[in-house]
Amino acid sequence: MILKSQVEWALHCCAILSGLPEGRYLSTKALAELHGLPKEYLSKALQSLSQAGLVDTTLGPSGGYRLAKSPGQVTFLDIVEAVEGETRTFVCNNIRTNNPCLPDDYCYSGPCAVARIMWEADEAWREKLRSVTLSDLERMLVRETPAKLWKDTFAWVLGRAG
Amino acid sequence: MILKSQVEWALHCCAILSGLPEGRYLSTKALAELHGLPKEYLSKALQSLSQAGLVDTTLGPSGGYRLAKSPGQVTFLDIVEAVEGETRTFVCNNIRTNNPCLPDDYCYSGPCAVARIMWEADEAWREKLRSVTLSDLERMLVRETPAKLWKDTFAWVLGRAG
DNA sequence: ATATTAAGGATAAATAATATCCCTATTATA
DNA sequence: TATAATAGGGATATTATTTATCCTTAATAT
Ligand code: SF4
Ligand code: SF4
Repeated sequence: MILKSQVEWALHCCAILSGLPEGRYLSTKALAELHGLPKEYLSKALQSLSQAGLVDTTLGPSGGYRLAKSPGQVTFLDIVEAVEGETRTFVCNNIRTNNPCLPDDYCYSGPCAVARIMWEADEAWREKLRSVTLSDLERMLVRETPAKLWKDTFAWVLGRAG
Repeated sequence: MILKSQVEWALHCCAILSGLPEGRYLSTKALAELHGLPKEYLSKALQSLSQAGLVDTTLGPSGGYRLAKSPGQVTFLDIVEAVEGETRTFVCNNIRTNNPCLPDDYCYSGPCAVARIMWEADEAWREKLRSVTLSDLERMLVRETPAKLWKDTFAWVLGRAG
């Protein structure tokens, strides 16, 4: 059970978009080059972000993506669910209904304890992701990235931002 | 990102094994019939439990599986990891190393903030699963299952246990 | 006009999950 | 002692999902 690599891509792209000055856009092409990713496929991840309303887009030369909200209002969960979907990791195939001792007329109401416990674990995972925003991430990245590299990277980005 | 259905199977099988009297074994065949599952494939899940040391097995007619520990000592996490593996849901493809601004001689030390946050969420998930044991599950199932069905099921099970 | 962009449909390739088949060694029991 | 039932495990097939590419369309800055 492994998340799509698009989740990692989307998180890194959002981290870059967070640092973009007001009103500027960054294209798929630039984001793909910066991260060494296949442009067309990265595009699908960015489209997911767009459909989820996390980014704004504009067309034409100098077009691309920018955050639709302030970094403090976008959580990891928003991004992960936009790309990965909102399905729970534990899906219930109702195998208890195959029990040969089950009366024909009996009908279970609601999920059993197994499902409820697994879903609580999923919720703990989501709760953690909900508690971290892009501005938290930016703060951490600034602290752990060498100052020169951070500066060079955003100079590179601004050179390509529309 | 969805767990293998074998996880659900293993949890339900362990719930049944929890209720088995001391020293009795239950075969793959019986567990497969009880849950309406493909016997050969369920067998793989049970082998995973066996390799993880969660169940004991014995061969021959009247052979099968029993818990290797008391129900209070087996957690959901033990079972989930036995079947699903211990890999984290977020895997790191080190895409930051593709940054064109990165000096050739630079070498990142340790995972970045993105990875650490995602792994903390994974850990919250595991922590929840670690906090629930098979005896907790049994208590919940007894409470929510009609008494007659529970009794009939274990009568059926004991009729097939070696 | 032209070049560049996001969006999205179609499709292919690679990987992982699901499932079946078959053989071996072990063991209870008839 | 012979027989039937069992777990373990290797090989392989089937199906679903993930990853990736290609191409068309409509919008837009220059
Ligand atoms: S987890 Fe519970 S609800 Fe889901 S199939 Fe198993 S028994 Fe039914
Ligand atoms: S998550 Fe962090 S450590 Fe993992 S690849 Fe992306 S940048 Fe590197």
